[in-house]
Amino acid sequence: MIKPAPTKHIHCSDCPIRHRAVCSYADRDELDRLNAIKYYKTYPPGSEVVAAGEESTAIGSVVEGVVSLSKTMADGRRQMVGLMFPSDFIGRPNVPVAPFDALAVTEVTLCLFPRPRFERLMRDIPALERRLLEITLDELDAARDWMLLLGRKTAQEKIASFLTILARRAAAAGDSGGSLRIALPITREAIGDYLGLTIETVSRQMTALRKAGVIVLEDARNIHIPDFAALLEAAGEDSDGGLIA
Amino acid sequence: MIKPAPTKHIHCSDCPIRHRAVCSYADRDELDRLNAIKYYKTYPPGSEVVAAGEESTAIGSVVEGVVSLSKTMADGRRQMVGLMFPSDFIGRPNVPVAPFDALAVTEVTLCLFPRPRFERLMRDIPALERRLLEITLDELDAARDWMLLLGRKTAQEKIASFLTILARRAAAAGDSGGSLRIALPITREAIGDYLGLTIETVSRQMTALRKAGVIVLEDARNIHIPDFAALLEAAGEDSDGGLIA
DNA sequence: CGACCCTTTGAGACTCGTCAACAACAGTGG
DNA sequence: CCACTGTTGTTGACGAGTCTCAAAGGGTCG
Repeated sequence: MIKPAPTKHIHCSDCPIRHRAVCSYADRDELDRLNAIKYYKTYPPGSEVVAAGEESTAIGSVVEGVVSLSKTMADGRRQMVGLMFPSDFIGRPNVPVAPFDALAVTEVTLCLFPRPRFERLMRDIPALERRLLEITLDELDAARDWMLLLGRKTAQEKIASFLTILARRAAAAGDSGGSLRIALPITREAIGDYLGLTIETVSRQMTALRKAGVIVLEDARNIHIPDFAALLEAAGEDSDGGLIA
Repeated sequence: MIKPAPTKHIHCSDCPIRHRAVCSYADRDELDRLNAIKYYKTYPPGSEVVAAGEESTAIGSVVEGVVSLSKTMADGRRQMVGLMFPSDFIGRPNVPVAPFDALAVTEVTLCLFPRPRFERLMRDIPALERRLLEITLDELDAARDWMLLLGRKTAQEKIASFLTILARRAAAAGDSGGSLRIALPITREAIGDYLGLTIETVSRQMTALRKAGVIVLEDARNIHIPDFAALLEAAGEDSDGGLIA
């Protein structure tokens, strides 16, 4: 199901994330300057993109696939702190060391820029800085929703909320109607790390939602949602916002 | 203990947060332009700074005091999603509606800018955008640490982690030495909302830490820390980072 | 002094994590 | 073709940790 990675010779103007990524406010000239220093790189599923505490020499955007960011405690407890989809930006300008691990969840293609060159371009091109600020603020908003989930929601609400996020994403990507099919991009373990739960609890609450009729499991990785409103209800969220809110 | 609020006629160049806030990269001319549109406003403890879902007409920095940002679910469960100290920035440019409540925890002084004017200045002054990006990235990093805390730490580790944050802040503010005194800026209820705990659990774990000798309660709002390393240990954090890490 | 708020402490219930066994499936090699 | 092995997901039994409900202590302010 994973499409072949784009070659490294696509010009930025033909890039699938051209109008959403950090470059989206750049004009034609600026885009050419970015194009001159960018390169694509692909990672197989499960491989490490950045390791916590190590210097990374390049930063850039997710073009295809999903990347997880997670923190690990000394005794092995892990918490995912970010889940990056296409057009999200990985790496922090002017700070070469990341405080978390970044792992390729699926096969991943990144559009990378050598760090020092990108930092210099950022100084020259306010459009870059402006868009990166927006992206970062969006991420901060998402992180705050996530904090509510981690701190106050029950295991079942966590699962339902997680499915809601995926359903919205799937809906935005073209699927539609009150009835949806979701392909889970990640394993039960990763879902547990995302939600602050163990794999057993994830599994149990999925079957609980199944028995309640909120979801239908076609197999372990594919889920059918007959009634999105019921899922929202189970997530403990205000039901006013529709599928695309 | 709360100092009198500064008058609204202080010039930016004399502002206590001049070199840390969103304005800190502004040169003399730019600072004058900011100074021309800024105004100070003070809020009594417990008062509302911004309500979730309402349009706010001004955005700006915390000058003195502490502001909490929190989200509330339909059934009343609450989770704090941000705790803003002096030089932190409240409000999002180009997005007039906040997705959370902002409350004054102590008496608070804000340095506010009318939203449309500030947005126009941001376009003109890249130094503003640059600094706001840094501030936002710092907040995102803090939010991610917080997510690890909420998702994976035990109640006792949560309390200890919370105290280390305050201790670091106190140390940075001038106190020093291996032994520290912390004044808790917030009630047990607010601590519970911060950490995803009930007030009872907060209280119990505080006494547990006291009995373990990690902290000494002078009274309910003032805590003495004889050994910072022991506190870090209790927080489940790597002990390499010193008091100011 | 009384009223109120915040905090502490106790007892019991419930959620979720831990440990363990098992099923389904893919890949490997005989 | 069939064990053999490793990986992933499901289910069960049990216990620890945290929440809920309840009551009592200590401060502050009228």
